[in-house]
Amino acid sequence: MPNPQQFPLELLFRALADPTRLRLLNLMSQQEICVCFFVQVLRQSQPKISRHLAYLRKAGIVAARRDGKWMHYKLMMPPDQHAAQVLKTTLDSLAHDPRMKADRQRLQLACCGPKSLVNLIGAPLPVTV
Amino acid sequence: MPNPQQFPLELLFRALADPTRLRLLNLMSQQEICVCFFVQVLRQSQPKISRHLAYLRKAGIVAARRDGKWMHYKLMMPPDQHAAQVLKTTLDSLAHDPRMKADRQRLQLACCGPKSLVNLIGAPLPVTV
DNA sequence: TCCTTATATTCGTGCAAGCGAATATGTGTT
DNA sequence: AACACATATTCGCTTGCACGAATATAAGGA
Repeated sequence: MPNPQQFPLELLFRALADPTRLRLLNLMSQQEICVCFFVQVLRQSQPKISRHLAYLRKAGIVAARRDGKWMHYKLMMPPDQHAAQVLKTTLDSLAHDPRMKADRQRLQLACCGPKSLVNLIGAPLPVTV
Repeated sequence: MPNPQQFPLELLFRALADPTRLRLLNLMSQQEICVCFFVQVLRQSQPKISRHLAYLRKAGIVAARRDGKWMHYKLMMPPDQHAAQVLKTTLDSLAHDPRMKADRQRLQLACCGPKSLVNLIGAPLPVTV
């Protein structure tokens, strides 16, 4: 039995059935990211971002790490083989979506552009996984 | 552009985020099936079954066909490559789920057992796709 | 036409979840 | 200790949706 079925697909689907959460996952697809970047890139209120991140955390597909004042979130592949496959396919689909591409580009500006949070307030850079 | 992105993944996920709909899809995974079998196998009320089938139909992942009094439903793979992949992975996962296996077994009894609907009321047999 | 059967839809209710606004928590700084 | 900042949580409201019950539609047969 190499495939722990502890992960009911239905829960994964509920976690993925929201546009804001898909945008968050897209930004995390390659990197562990600080909450402040999510807020800046998606241009949504901080409580809204935080609630959706909590939802993803409870669903078991992202992990949070505190670093001083900052919280970092990163993708966490579910141990269940099929759930992981669904998540991978989803990320692959997002990778081709124009809106998602734009988000990733805005992330680049937010971290590394001249007016980036990194330069303005010393926010922690995303770390490629 | 070989991959029409007309299929927003978010809608697919909403369609998959319900246990009854997953059970319906599981029964359709190999066959086109008459509504009366869904009702008998899942032991849920007929309006409930019908509503969920309508939901799946509107989501574009099943197709309905009328045959006299009977309505048949079958899976319809979305044209979008990633959506289709998600659906395939889901069905593959269901194929290994014990509860879903039990449903498929009950379907066999419902079609082909001695007290089957086929013998009792002449319900139309599922047709393997 | 009337009746039966198979399926679909509507209605009213309860619940999960999304949202903005406000507030709370946790951490670093002075 | 007092404050500032990053993030999380709570509150009140609204919306989507799942459900049972009742009803409507559609097709076939008497």
